Amino acid sequence: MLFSSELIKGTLKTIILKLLTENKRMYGYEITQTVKDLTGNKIQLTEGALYPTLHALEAEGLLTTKTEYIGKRVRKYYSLSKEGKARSKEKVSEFADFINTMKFLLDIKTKQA
Amino acid sequence: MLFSSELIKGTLKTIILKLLTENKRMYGYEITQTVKDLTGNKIQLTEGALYPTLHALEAEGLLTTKTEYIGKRVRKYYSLSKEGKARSKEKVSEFADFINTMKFLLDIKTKQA
DNA sequence: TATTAATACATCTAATACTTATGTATCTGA
DNA sequence: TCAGATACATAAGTATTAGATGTATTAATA
Repeated sequence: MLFSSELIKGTLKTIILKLLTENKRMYGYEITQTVKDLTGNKIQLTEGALYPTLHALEAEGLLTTKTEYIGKRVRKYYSLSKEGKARSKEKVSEFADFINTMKFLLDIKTKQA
Repeated sequence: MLFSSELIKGTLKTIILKLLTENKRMYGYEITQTVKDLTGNKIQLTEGALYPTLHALEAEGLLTTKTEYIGKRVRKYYSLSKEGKARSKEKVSEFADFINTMKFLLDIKTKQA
């Protein structure tokens, strides 16, 4: 990842949940590519981080899965469960709050969307 | 810490360096209190995290120390070295960039300072 | 048509950072 | 006088992630 990797720690779950809020269903590889594209290559999720996290979110009951075959190749789609949707909102909201706190603390001006 | 602790991971060095940019010299306990005050108790640094980090920054040559006695009580003041000043700017700038990237990715609107 | 790159899943080891717990000692205010 | 605040610090355990490695299919290209 282009950002010093420490920074991204703790944000992976939030990123995944948010993407699934907007996309109904996605598979692992698609998530890595989407994040890469949306961030101009600044965040490149590694598989070693992604798959264990997806499995963990599934185990927590936040994601449901559906495996499909594209030809002979397996593709595992992830979707938000009801709890996942709720949690996604919480996580994004918490992160927004965190950003505001850190901006104040570090006296940072950011571009407004 | 009030924020789910994952979020704060990776930001501790940046916070310390930034505070020392603005305060010339601070001691450990003072740093915890300042962060607590500035964030309205939302970020409470633990000593178990703080002291090892301060020692690490010193070992990296980013901080210099001066021990003083207030009565019989030891107080260890930390200041930025020349390299520390440079690194502080880098770290804050990197974090600002990270915030912008995450804001875009998570579609977050923040308050402008 | 052979080979490389991309797609797509996954696990494991090692490194790192942090939490929690523990320890020592001094000072202040009720 | 004694609890709470000030002030330092270490150690054990947990959790997260990077990086390496592995398998297999499909598409592009030389």
